[in-house]
Amino acid sequence: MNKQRVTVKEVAKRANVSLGTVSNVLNEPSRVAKTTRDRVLKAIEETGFVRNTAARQLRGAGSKAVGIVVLDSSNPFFTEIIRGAEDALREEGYVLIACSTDESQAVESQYLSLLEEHRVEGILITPSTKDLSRINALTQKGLRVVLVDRKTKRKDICSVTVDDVYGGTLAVEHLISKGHRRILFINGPQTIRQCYDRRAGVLSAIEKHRNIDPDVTLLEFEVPSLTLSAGENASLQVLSCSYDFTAIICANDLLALGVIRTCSKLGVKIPKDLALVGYDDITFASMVSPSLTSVRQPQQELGSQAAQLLLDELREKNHKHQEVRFSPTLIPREST
Amino acid sequence: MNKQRVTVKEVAKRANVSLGTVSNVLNEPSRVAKTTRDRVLKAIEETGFVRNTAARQLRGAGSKAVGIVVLDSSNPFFTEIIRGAEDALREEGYVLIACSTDESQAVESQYLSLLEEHRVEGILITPSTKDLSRINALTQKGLRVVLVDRKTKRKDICSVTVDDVYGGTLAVEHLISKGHRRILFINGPQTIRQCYDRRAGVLSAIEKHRNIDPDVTLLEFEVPSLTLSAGENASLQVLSCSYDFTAIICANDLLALGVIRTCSKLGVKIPKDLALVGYDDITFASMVSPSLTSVRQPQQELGSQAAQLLLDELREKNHKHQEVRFSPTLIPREST
DNA sequence: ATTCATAGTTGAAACGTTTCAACTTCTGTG
DNA sequence: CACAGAAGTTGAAACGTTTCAACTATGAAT
Repeated sequence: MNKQRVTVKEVAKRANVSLGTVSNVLNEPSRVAKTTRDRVLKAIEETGFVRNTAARQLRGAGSKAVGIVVLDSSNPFFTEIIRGAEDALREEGYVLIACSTDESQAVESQYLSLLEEHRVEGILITPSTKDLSRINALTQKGLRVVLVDRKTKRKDICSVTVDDVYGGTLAVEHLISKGHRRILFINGPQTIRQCYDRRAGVLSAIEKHRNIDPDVTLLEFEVPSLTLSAGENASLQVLSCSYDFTAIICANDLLALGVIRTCSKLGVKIPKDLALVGYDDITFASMVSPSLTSVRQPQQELGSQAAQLLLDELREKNHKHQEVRFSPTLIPREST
Repeated sequence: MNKQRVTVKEVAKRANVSLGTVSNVLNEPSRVAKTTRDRVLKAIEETGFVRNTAARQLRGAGSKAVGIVVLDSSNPFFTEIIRGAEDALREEGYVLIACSTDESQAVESQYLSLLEEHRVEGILITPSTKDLSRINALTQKGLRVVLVDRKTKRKDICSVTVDDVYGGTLAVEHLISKGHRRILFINGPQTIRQCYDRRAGVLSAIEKHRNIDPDVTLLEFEVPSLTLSAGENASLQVLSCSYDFTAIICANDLLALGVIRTCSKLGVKIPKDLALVGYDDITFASMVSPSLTSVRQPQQELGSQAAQLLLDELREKNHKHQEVRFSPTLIPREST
């Protein structure tokens, strides 16, 4: 078992050339005469030489590594984003370091330090707090940062976001076009940015239509968390109180799945008795019965766009910082 | 914007000590007098010095990076594994590089090269082919490799796997204990190792019980892919042919979800008319109605154990290579 | 035959650490 | 007061690359 790593020096000796020539073959092949080049390539082949990124980096090349810091890499939303970024980066020979913070300040901080030590060329991040000071410190040091699913007023940082306000209006527009007038919105705590924005979209769309048709009304119900059981509880309360509505919009699909479960227990028929729109278009939205109409966010694209922005920032001297905003789309299914 | 990185030299100058002392503070603090140490730490603090992993690595320290190569990092099965590995590695100051191959040889090969260039200390991998020659080449070079969800006869490689055979018997045992005698097994192509193994477990359990009670019988149905629609089709065919069985085992949860959909359309009541067991215990197994009894694999643990094995291999001089095999567990729910 | 440009090649220096042998100070002992 | 040993500190060398000024060889033009 040969644990000795092959170096440029060895390749050079075997090919009877100097270090510099081997390096030239690797980096600027046109500078080297064809016969020499072939000899060197053969030597590389034979020795199994592999470039050492660390040494290159020390000499000024980039680390060819990028970090992605998210709340939870096993959460489907981030999973897709990571995948999108990974693919975009691989094409350029970059490698992606995955970091899950679980919203813990301490872990986020540890990861950012590790990434700094590794001298990653850039970081894609969904910050776990409102406070961007740690991130500012990084950009101060010249590290490139792209915010994912988070905006900032600073004009010197790129960001990619999804338009949650628009997503809210999409849901309302869809229901109204299906003839619904009295809509219930089951939302999570408004301290969550997404919930706040989606509600804003719902409200503005309702407002707009009420100007035309005064029958259009909105009921609201706030739940403490965006979970299946919260959806079950909410729909149970709301259906037994005989509120007056013909459709429900949920702030995410889990809530909507809870509503479906309650309805099937209570014998409420979807979509006949009640229409239902979810949000996120998780994989299983299409698999439940009835399948769930939902607002889809282009997650893979979010990730790949974030990576593209970062790459552009790394390459282009006169890179323009920008905020890329994606629009969600409504996927109509059986539940409406 | 100060893009100049701080080096040990600068810290040393500011603290009025030599390079060596700064290094000692970093690596062997007890060797340095307290007053000096404090002075150096203060200088580190003030300058915002961050160690350069690349330079350390060049001097012999490890790269403090590990790669994980899977078929698809956005597939929930791998997602959990990655997460498990990530956490275990972070605790030891390691960083995890995520690589999705989509079962492409070319991509796998590219990633392995990138990981080699980065001199990762080890690789966790679910090989995309039966052929382990590329991996052998890596271990030849002294790279540590741990196989994930894949066995090998070689005794010099660690692996973590789940006992799919046992999972198959678990499903059968559960149904038999619930009083079922005539069971249908909907399986995928046996070229997939998991399908092959699960079937072996099902067969042996059936065999065992038939020796006691000759009424115990197994029907089999093979579908081309492990998808929801394949499950729908299979159950449609099988239910309309009025085969004689009271329970179904599906080779994975997607198939089982398909069965549930068909049953709800045909008015077949689960579990009254028909019991159903899935495999994988995907998140939504607990969310559908009726909720799905399923065989769960300890994915996070798989990932963290793989990472632990790797770390042990990196640290312990006399590391024992081993194959760790996890047992799945059956999660009973409404569908049985 | 001489000069000049071009193409190809060389090897020392530099990148930011860690290591280690050598050095300096300090402390306590006889 | 001399000395040994311990405790603390130093700085050159090394890790594996890339860069670049300097060098050599090869023709082409005069």
